[in-house]
Amino acid sequence: MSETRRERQREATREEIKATARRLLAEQGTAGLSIRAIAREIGLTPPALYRYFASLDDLVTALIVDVFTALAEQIEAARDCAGPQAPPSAKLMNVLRAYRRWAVDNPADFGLIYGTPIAGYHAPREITVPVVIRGFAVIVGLLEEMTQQEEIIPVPSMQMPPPGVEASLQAMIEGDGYPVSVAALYMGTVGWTQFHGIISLEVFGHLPPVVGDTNAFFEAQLRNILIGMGWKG
Amino acid sequence: MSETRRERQREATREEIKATARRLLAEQGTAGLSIRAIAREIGLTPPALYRYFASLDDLVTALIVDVFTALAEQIEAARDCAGPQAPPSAKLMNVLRAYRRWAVDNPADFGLIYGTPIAGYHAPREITVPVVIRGFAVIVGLLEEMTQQEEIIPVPSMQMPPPGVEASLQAMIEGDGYPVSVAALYMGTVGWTQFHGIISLEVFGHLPPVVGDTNAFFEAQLRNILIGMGWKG
DNA sequence: TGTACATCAGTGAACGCGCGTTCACTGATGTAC
DNA sequence: TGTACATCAGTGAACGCGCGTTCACTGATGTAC
Repeated sequence: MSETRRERQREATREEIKATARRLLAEQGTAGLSIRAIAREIGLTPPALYRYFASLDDLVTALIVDVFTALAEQIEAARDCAGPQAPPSAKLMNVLRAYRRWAVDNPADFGLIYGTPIAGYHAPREITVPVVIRGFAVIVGLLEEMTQQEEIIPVPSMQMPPPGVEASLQAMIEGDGYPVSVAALYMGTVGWTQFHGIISLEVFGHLPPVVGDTNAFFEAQLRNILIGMGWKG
Repeated sequence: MSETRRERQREATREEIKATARRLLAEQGTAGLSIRAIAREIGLTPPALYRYFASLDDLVTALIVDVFTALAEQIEAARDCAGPQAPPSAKLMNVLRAYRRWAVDNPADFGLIYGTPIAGYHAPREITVPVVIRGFAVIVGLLEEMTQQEEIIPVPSMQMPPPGVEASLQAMIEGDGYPVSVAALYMGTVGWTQFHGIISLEVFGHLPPVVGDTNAFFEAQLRNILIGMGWKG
């Protein structure tokens, strides 16, 4: 290949820019994320970064994709770490614990994807949606397996989402070619909102002063939420 | 009184500054919140604002207090709007609906208190805690009433928080002179995390594309969550 | 293998912008006798 | 009621800062013959 040397260098610099951006994000929050700060940190002049990203917004989009991908990888790793023949309930609990741990360990990354939207920035949906779904699909898939293996006997309210919601979930299944039942997708959505509440309150510092032992609180809710769906724990 | 005229004027300007700040916050997010922008909007020079707030951080703290107070007022109004002899369950559902509605209608205010922390700013706890508790106390109080009137027969997992959590809740009850049972406070905390998840995902725009009809979704979860605690709905 | 040319990473200066905060000041509003 | 004085809201200029983005450029890396 003729281009390897130059292209490899190019890719390496691109990665260095993103890594530096995430470090600055972690250290100083959204406000610390600037072309000039990144350039300064790397030892380049600011205009040089425009060889790699068309604008700051472009960089942010790339970061969001990276963050969702990293989260999805954590989730997939957690699903697989107990071995393929582990019961789906065990896999799911590992996945949810990994989700929380990742958020707590990477609060700035979590804030980037789930916190207050950055002023004036809106992520292009066509780029973010697929990468969001990757992690979510793991959770929904495990709920489906649990149902099939009768680890969950879904409670009636879970089998029957309200009509407006059911239509939207149905559309999602068809539109994105998502091979799951509406019931599993609904359970996944409900669980997502409940875990998100716990995790985001913990990450942003509101929960610890109330419950003290956040590990114990999380473990208790992990059981409660699954039981609420019909898990025969 | 000798000082009325001047003091009234002073108080009015203070309020105008805060109102303008909240308007800018709503229009442009956290980044739009600056001394100079507020001054420009009001028609004063920037240094004039230092007569009213010692610094930008001071202003932000005042805003946070105002926002929590406004939320608490909405909650109290919702509790009372069905009349004093309404069953506590009805009051609680009104309260939770009001909470959601307020958040959806005032996303910037919600983001200020529950979103990504502002870089470099940390709210002084001694100021914010009392005003946070005011709204939360209403919810816990209603759960307590529901239990006493046997509208809720708490499920076992709700009567028994994990040890580390129980100790923290107990300390809160004693430290802040909160006349409620640990069980009610635990139920309140669990419910808070679950509703917070739904509401924050809706406010920040992540939930609507998934569930479509967010009203229907919320109403369904309202019932699910209360039932999960042992409500005989 | 050597030379002419094209590509492109990175530079340095400059643009116009907004920010928080300080300081010495003016002039109106209130106070004391 | 009138005068001397104190208080204090608000001004205007200035401080030093960081920001995103543009532009014409240099010089190294790769390509074609």
